[in-house]
Amino acid sequence: MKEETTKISSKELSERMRLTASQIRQDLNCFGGFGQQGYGYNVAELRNEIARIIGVEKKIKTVLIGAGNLGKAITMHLDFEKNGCELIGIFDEDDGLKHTKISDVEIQGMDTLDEFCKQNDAKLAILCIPRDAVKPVCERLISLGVKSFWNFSHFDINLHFDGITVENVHLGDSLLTLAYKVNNEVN
Amino acid sequence: MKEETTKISSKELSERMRLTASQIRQDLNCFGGFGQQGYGYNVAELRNEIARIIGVEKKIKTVLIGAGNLGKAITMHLDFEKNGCELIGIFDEDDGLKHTKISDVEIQGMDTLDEFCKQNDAKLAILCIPRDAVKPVCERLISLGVKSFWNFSHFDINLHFDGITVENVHLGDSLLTLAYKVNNEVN
DNA sequence: TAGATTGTTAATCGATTAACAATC
DNA sequence: TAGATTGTTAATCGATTAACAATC
Repeated sequence: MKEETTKISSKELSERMRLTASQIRQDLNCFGGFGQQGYGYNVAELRNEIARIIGVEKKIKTVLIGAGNLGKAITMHLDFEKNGCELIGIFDEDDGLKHTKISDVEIQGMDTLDEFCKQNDAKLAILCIPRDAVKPVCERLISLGVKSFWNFSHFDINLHFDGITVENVHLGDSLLTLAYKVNNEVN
Repeated sequence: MKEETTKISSKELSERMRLTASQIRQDLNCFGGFGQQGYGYNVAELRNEIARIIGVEKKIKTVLIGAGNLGKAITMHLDFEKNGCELIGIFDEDDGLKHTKISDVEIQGMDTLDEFCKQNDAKLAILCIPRDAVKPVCERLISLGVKSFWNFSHFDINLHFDGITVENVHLGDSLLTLAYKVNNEVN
């Protein structure tokens, strides 16, 4: 085992992440003293601690709504387990897709959504559906006990109450940011 | 015409955006005095000014590499023009896709990439390709005069030089953030 | 004119950086 | 022990907020 891979200093980390070493040490210390003076941080241990802080081992029960190109791309290319989730069901209103599979998960019709979510205690929903569908689907899911939404539609979910957690993803904003940087020579 | 739709105050904006009115006014003033005392901001004018600041009318010549599910989803659901870009070509190494179309843009093989980029002066590339393909494709594109990258692969492009601009999109990070919030009751 | 709301300065707050004693 | 590097405090910096004069 190479020693270089087992430990890392705040200085090394700071260079890789383009931050200062101070910031690395201070931020990590908000959660605990994971390092050792004169040595640095044990990489494996640090990884584990961060995973524990995020709660990545919890595996949140997740359903995906909308098996279009984006839904397929996410299902196929994203490692749910590594990101603290477990994909337990995929739903699409197009009944032509019923019983076909994406990465071993069978696509169901919207008619079985309610029963499935209640029976399997789904807690997170990934929304890959058109903007007009978001509001009704979202309300329906909340009534079924779903508490969090990863929303890819162009319609912002603005629910700041209860234990509801939302992550609105606007890919257009990301492209617009890039366009701004290109046009204004920001690097 | 309803007056409500033609003007907006920093207070109204702040409520919609969940910021303070002070912040709205101060931030806008970094770029110019777009408002009028006692009145507020003219919505259309403010929109135009912000579009001008971003440079959205420039329409950066854009090619998309990788016509898989993600590439298709982006091509079909994103309004390039509204985000300062113009999609001029799509490329995929699978020659079986050659001459098929996504949203009126024909898919080309990787063999025509070099000539096409040079002839059409492509400046931005959207990368919807596997992580191992990123480095070589990126280097190739740079040699062709492409200056900016919207990178969806799981491989970070770290090019901090010249006039190269990169926006690395890590959808996994977004999901992980959501998982953290869910597990730690952050709202 | 009176009311509203900006542009802008001053005060506050928090985040980043620097410094260093603790200690492995 | 000497060297390295953390944890942590103090200093600096920048961003946010508050306040108010300017003015439509």
